[in-house]
Amino acid sequence: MSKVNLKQLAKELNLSVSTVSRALSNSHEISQETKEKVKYLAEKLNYQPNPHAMSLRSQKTKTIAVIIPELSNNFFALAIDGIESIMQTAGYQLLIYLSHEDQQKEVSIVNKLEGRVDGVLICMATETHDISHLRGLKEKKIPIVFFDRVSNKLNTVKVITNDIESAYKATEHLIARGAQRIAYISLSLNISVDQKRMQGCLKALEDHQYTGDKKRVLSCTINDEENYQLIKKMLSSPTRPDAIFTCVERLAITTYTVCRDLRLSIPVDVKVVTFSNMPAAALLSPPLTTISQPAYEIGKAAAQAILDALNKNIVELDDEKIILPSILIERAST
Amino acid sequence: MSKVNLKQLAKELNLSVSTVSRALSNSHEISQETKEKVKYLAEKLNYQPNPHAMSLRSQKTKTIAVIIPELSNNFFALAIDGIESIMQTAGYQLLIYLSHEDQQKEVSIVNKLEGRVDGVLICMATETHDISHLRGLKEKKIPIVFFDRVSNKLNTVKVITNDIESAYKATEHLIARGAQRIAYISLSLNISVDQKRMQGCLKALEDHQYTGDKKRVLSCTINDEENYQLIKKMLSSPTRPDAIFTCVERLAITTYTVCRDLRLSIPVDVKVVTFSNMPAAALLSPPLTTISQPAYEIGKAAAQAILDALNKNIVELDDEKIILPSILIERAST
DNA sequence: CTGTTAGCGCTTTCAG
DNA sequence: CTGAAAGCGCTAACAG
Repeated sequence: MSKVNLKQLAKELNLSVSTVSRALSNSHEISQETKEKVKYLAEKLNYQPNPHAMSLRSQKTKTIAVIIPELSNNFFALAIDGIESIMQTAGYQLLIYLSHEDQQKEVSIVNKLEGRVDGVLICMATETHDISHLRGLKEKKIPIVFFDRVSNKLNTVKVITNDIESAYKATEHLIARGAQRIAYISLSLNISVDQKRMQGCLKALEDHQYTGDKKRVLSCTINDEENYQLIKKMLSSPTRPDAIFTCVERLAITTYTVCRDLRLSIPVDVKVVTFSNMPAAALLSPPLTTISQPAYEIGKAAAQAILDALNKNIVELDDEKIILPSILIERAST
Repeated sequence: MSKVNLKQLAKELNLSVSTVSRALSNSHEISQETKEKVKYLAEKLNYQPNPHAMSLRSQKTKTIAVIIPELSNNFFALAIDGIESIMQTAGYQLLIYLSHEDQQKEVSIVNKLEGRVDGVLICMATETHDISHLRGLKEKKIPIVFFDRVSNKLNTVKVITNDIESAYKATEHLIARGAQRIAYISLSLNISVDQKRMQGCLKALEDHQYTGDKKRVLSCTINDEENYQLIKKMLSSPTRPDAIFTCVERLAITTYTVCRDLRLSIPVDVKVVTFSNMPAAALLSPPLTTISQPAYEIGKAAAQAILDALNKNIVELDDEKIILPSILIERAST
């Protein structure tokens, strides 16, 4: 059973190709009778329109690109779940690209997108400074929506969480638990969310008169091994912090590992709080207080935004921030 | 800067479209000089061939479909990472589809694939019994490779792990730890991996004379709430098992939750072992002994298999099993 | 209401 | 070595 196309349907029905095409797209200038005959046969022969021919003709691909730094992080997995739930309903395909936190890769991915997708959802790579590749997309009239990690250099829809506030609250949580010296561990201050989280954290510290060595920032990288050493060094010092706020889950896990290796107990010696969407966070030893982002909803919101743009045929999206709240989940230690 | 195509290049160079096309595809019947001129201009104008036109013409899409049940499970995230690493290099795009463990959805996804992709990588949904949709793909000459969850009803390449052996060893691990009554918790015996894991577990029990109420099987579903009740009921009984082998991570987490709610301690009252690829498993309270699958390598192997088929233009893949070993990770309880 | 025709951007015979 | 022309499957302008 080779692929059935319009021509074959037309021959079978003694109609022209265009009539069949119109009948299937429910054109009002086709008789009810013909429509039914055509649709019946199409159904019977399991006719599936050739997506490439359609794209070539209509310049619409019914495909969306999703560009993320990595996949083995529950935040992104959940976000894609959310995106998929919207796109599946709308009949769009999802092309997934991983930048592996590499600007070079991100650029080459983006440059191959034209003609392939109708819109782009992106969470920028840590490394990305220059955004001219994204500007290029806008010039090519491909709508683009940022989520989580955004750039203010480009005016478009951005779906984010209330990171400053959440970080502020989480820091107050550490203070309330009696922390004396608090350290914020950053992944890369090139990331918008990292900046905001740090901002919220430091603001809380200042408001509570945590200054000097009561307030500290450790800059980590995307290299886990290096981070381990950095954190170990900090926690080996006699004036080590007794509370740590990590920007991302991965750094929290590294921190846990360091504490275990140094035989420091959590949360007695060190209190830890982090942004995280790990499914098993509740089972951690001891339970980790987390700021949980609504990843699924973020994905849905971003998908909906791009869909709206496509439906209304708006190529140039307004600069708009959709802010969804994160939730602080405190877990009593056993 | 609107999209530049062959026609424009040809005009600019005073050549015909076909010459330009041939020059770019390095045809041997084009002079070196012309080739260079063409390539230079193409580079300069950042010419990107229209993928849909190419697909329409050549019937090759340079795109692979990946169909998985869900994404928020580290196994699949890692597998896709592996697939992507191979496909990125080979210049293939990845179309991701989620079946949400629903046969209906899987079928409708598969039916829309013809003409859209060159090959399919699939991990079947729990629910899927009937595989005629996959047979259909084979008839349409689209190569298909199974990974993790496979069907023996279709002859093709299958990338799996040594589940029977791993489960056997993990069960012996429980026995060595002094377990008296061991229960295997299954997700769905319709899944190939579940069957094998159970088989390995039960074989070990038999070999060690665990019979009668020393050996038990609990059948769970994809509904977490329901599973919670089923496990709770089992663990509330006076003759409750003191060791549990769960088929998948999610059931292990549910088991942990039940134990916490019933105030049973792990691993004193109940020993737990599971297949899992959770990144933070080492930090669980208490540490969980896991059988870790080489998810990334599975993805790579599956991707490589489909790529080989496409390169050699083999449409009908031989029935072949690629078996990668899982690793039992024992963790001392603190 | 239906058919004819052109063309989306590309590759690939077939002719020079 | 290069060009002209056909056609992949589809939609849409134009013509009846």
